[in-house]
Amino acid sequence: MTNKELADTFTLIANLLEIKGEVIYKILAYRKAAETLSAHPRAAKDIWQEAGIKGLKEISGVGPAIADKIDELLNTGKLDFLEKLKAEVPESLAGLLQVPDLGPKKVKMFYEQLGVASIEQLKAAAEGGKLAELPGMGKKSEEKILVGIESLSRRSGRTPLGDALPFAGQQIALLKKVKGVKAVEAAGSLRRRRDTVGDLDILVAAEDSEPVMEAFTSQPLVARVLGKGKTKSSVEFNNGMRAQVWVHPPARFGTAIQYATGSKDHNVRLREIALDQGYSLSEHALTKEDGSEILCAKEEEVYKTLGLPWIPPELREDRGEVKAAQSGNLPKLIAEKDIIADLHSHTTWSDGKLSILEMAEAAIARGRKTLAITDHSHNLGIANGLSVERLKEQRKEITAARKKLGDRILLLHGIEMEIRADGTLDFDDETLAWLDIVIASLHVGMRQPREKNTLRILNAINNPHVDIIAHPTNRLLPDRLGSDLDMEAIFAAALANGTVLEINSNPSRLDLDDVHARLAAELGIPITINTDAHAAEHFDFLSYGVATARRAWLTKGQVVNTWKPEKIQAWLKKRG
DNA sequence: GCCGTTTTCGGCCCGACTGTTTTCAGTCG
Repeated sequence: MTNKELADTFTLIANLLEIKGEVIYKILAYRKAAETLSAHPRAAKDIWQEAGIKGLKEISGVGPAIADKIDELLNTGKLDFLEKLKAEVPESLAGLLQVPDLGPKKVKMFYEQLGVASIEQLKAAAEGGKLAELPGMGKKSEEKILVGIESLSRRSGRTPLGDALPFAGQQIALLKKVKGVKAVEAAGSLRRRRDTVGDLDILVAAEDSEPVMEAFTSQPLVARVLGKGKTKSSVEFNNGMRAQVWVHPPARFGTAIQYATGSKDHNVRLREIALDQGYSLSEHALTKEDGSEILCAKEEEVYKTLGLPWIPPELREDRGEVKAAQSGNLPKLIAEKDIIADLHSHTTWSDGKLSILEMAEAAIARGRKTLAITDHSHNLGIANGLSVERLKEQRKEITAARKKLGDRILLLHGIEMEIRADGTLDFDDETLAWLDIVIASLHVGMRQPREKNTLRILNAINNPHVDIIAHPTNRLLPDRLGSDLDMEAIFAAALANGTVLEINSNPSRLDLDDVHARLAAELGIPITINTDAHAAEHFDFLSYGVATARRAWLTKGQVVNTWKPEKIQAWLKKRG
């Protein structure tokens, strides 16, 4: 069982317990355990095999009860507790919680009063006017549920950062034009630069909220208004995305954006510190025990009042950042301007859109000092992968481009080489040694078992000519999960061989993800942040890769792409 | 159910909005 499967099991337990009416803190405990498990860099199964139940309890949010349940799940694949729970509360009821505006209390009531146990039955009951007759319900509530079912069918879960960020930019531009608005900023998971975003959270500083709410809710892109109040409004757009806008007076903007940025767990930590110091921290102010308020117009002031340095939003996941801030050990995070090399790009020789020279010019225009041309190898036929013969032809064009470019950029001739489904590599050692730089990656045969795919990657790492493993898990956001790999074995091999692991900046990939990149870098594995550009504008994907690196706590010194051309050449020469 | 250089027991998650209500319950973030 993977961490994801364990997490899903505990989320299901939490949902069923909530419908059953269990005390909220028990439910929160299961949710918390599910969250830590799904974001944990190590497989719970590996921890369990090494250190048993005792090892599982070391995981934050996992105590004796949940550790026992993980143990049972890993031993038998089943959980007696869950089976009994399902007998009390049908599993299908958990699915009803997906319907917006439908929570555990109503799900329970609909099931007990009307026998509603599925979305179809819910829809039929609402259309038949049965829901409105129940206590606490009315015509409007019934209508809301029908609308919720409809919107559920339209929504597609989380939105990749690469789609959410530009869309949020449009919304911010719109709100900035409203009269009286002093500042507009995105908050929430978007500001923390998570790889996917749920709803957009937008903070507006203004004394008068009414014109802001009016402009926000009445724009043509809005499919329906979910709520509209003085401090908060939320809408659903035609594209299925949802957004909410908060309006706070400029003098309170600091606490407001701190609150809305989250994460929830980071804010809990911060509120604990506030309480220790005699404050209560809310989105409105820091309030002393005598009721007097300290207002913060800037977010920095919130942290400063609590005796902390400002913490970059990308770190605010309750992964040790508050402790690091307290002890003065926050990392000096890498920034986009630190990146001066791109070691992964494609041209018309395989599936790219531009020539070698055009790609080099586009990279120079963006301040890059080194560019590796790494087209696909022949086993990836769909991308017009290169044979050895075409690779030799390509070298002539590289040489010609170098002459034209002079010392404006270091142009490396490389390859993105397929690791075939059987684990063998697409080129022999002689060809690989002849190239300046070799990236190895998987594109096909990803559904093979964990052991097989792990071995494929290990085989590439163990080849001394392979310099970089690109997008190791091959996930595609938002929906395709990466391959189930033994990342610990991969990290150990990479460390032993000096192989560099990639954070691919394409917003559909962001692979390695933040959690794995952090673990790899902590082990001492050098990281590379590449755009995998297939066109000029793809070089701008860099900001997404850097955001992922910042979420992984990476500093300039841990990233190969900050090196000057001479250092990159020396590194490649040493590798042979 | 988890957690603890204030506690092994008693805290944890609180405010905004909506709708159905006349003071509150449910949902959401």
